[in-house]
Amino acid sequence: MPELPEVEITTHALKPACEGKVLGQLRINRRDLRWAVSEALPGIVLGQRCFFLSRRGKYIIFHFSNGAIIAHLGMSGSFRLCKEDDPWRQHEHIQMVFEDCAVRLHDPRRFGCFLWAPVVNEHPLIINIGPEPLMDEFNSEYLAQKLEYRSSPIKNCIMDSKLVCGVGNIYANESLFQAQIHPLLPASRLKDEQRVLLVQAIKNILKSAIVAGGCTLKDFESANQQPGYFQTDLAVYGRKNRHCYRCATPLMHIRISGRSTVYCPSCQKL
DNA sequence: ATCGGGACCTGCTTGC
DNA sequence: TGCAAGCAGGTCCCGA
Repeated sequence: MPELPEVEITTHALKPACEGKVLGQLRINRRDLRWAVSEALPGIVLGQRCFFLSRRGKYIIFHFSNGAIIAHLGMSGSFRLCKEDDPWRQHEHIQMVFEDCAVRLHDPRRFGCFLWAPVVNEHPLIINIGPEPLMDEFNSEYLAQKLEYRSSPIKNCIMDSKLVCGVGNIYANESLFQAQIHPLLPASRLKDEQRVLLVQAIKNILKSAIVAGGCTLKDFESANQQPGYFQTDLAVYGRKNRHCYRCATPLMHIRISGRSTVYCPSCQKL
């Protein structure tokens, strides 16, 4: 479910409930997420004030005076704002109570994480992440330098979080379609103008998705239970065998490194 | 250094 | 209708 736009929207929705508030309760129903939630966490963070929230790639970071909680939603995670004593839904594993508001982590597949880091920027999950796609440092010159010797398909490269963070399968498919680049094209073979188009496409698609409130695939809704509308704007993802909006050719579906890939064989030539 | 595949999980859809 | 197989938005880790 969650890619960068969904994580951005979730972070934004959680801010009023958390920022400037003291964490009064931390209830952990299940520790066995992708990595075990530390038993020591309540002792470290209870009674601390959360100064602000930020996003890095697809990680949501709750900053406290003595460190930070790093949360990831994996494939199926979401946060929900509610009251402390609301009935528990299935797969709600963690609850933080900030003064008047509760924040619950819901994650059926448990691919997400909820970790403590004394210094966020030194944490192994954060330290090697590539540039944010919406920042100026992610540009065609940077891409040229990173792709020069890479033979793998361009789609794999733009989904590599060490190269650029936050671009997942849906938005990789969409960006390549918008830039009219075949997903299997070896990364080192992109021409200068293709790299320019690709960087523009990634930025455009992500910005549009944030404005639209993210993608409502399966069950995505933001922490305020608002659904997203970007899925109605998807040009290729989830549209295999349907007609290309640009040229009406039926869209092709292939699998690249195990990930579902949809493209237009006419607009995106190898 | 780079690459592809396996692994981690549950729930929904598809096909027999 | 029932069951099993296949598939899903992520990404770390391993061996090659």
